[in-house]
Amino acid sequence: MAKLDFRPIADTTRRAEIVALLRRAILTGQLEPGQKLNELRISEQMRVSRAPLREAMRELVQEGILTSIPYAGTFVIDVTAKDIIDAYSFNKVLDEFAIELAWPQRDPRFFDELDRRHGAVKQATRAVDTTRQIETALQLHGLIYEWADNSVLLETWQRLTNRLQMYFALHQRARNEPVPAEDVHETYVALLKGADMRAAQRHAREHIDLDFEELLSYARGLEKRASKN
Amino acid sequence: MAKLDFRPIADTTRRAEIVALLRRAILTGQLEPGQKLNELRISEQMRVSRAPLREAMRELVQEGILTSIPYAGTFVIDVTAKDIIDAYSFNKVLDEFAIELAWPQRDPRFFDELDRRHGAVKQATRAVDTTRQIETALQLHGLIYEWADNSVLLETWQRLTNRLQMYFALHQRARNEPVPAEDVHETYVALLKGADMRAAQRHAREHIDLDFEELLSYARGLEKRASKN
DNA sequence: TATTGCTAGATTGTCGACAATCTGCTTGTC
DNA sequence: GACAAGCAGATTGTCGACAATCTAGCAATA
Repeated sequence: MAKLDFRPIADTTRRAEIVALLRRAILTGQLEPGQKLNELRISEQMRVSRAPLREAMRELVQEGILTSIPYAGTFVIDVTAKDIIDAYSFNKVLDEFAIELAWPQRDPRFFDELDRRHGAVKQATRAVDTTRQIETALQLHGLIYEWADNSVLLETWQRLTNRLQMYFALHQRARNEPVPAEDVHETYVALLKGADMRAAQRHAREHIDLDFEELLSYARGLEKRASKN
Repeated sequence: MAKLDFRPIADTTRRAEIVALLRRAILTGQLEPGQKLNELRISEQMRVSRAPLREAMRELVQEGILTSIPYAGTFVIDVTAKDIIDAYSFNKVLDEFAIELAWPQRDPRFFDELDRRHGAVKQATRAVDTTRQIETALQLHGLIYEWADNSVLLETWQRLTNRLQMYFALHQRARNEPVPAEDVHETYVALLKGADMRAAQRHAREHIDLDFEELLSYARGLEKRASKN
């Protein structure tokens, strides 16, 4: 028999679809930080009962992008400057570890996938689709985690990615102008193809620091607005 | 007015209590890896309807100690040797980072708390309460994470802790004899009080490696049993 | 005026029942 | 006997209604 491995078919529960819808709405910034999610209203809009909606919301609470206060409501998490700082300094450590683990695992499939994802970023950049640009950049970045072959690390990064995507999206929306068209990932990709692991780790840190500065200025703006209330 | 800060009152939803009950049952090994959770049976035992139970289970799925297959059921996660290896190598990196962040934050309250938690471990050891021994040891270990002042790091460690507690509990149950009575944390505590951060980081690695060996032998046993099916 | 107690409306938490899906067994066919 | 079809029971997913709780506003009181 010809070898052909099928992937598991899609989960066809309402709950799973609701999770995807809500997550997307939050990560793209359609639902703003601190905003309350009214169960009745959302369930009516989605033509769904409150039970699967509530279960979906519990999942997203544990995923770290919603927060729930009993009998008061469920809210999109607030974003503070410190949250962003914490996420980024943590991401540095994770990146270093991921590169270390993934390094000896690099194979032809890795390099192919690297180019493919890099291409996706460039395409989104050309199309000036900022949301997709963020998504694809994070997917490119996630490759080393997938190749690191450490389930806990991968899981942790996926959680972190959610937050990062949200932060970037908020930042983009706030400054209201397209992202730089130049390709900031060229060096990163080249280093991952090279032979110097330390150099790749070093660049990952610096590369991150770049966007970090921009995000921080956005976060500081948030802080100011919050202190006015 | 005298300054007196109250803590938020306890969540008093059924859901929260169910989460606590189930989590405890899983982490202590009362619910075994791979075991299926029958919603109707559990809800009857707890005298609760299935709605809050299901919501609680969704939370635990996202917490990483349950796994859910649509229309098939929700199960306690399986434990493989690789899971344990992954968790431990990840824990090493996290520990190193946590010590680095917590180091300059050490203050009198830190040292007090360090002694208090160390005392709790010793007490549980004397009482030969293995479950509590695991709990307190992890709490002792968690101190550096609480002092690191990085929300993402802390959150990640709390997730990891769940797994570690489960692994240790399974290991204890399997070998069916009390844990060594000697105090393996003495050096760790002393180093955290000292002035040499690198030494503390180094010891954290080695200290972990000790218990790791034991856990691994247990995990390998699991692997064998699994391959027989 | 400031504070307390109360009420009405809205919202979340929980329940019991029904619908959709899976699993194992039985039946029928070759 | 091997195998597919189909049925019955059990279990999960979803629904609509009710109970518990919160919030805002108003009245009462000092």
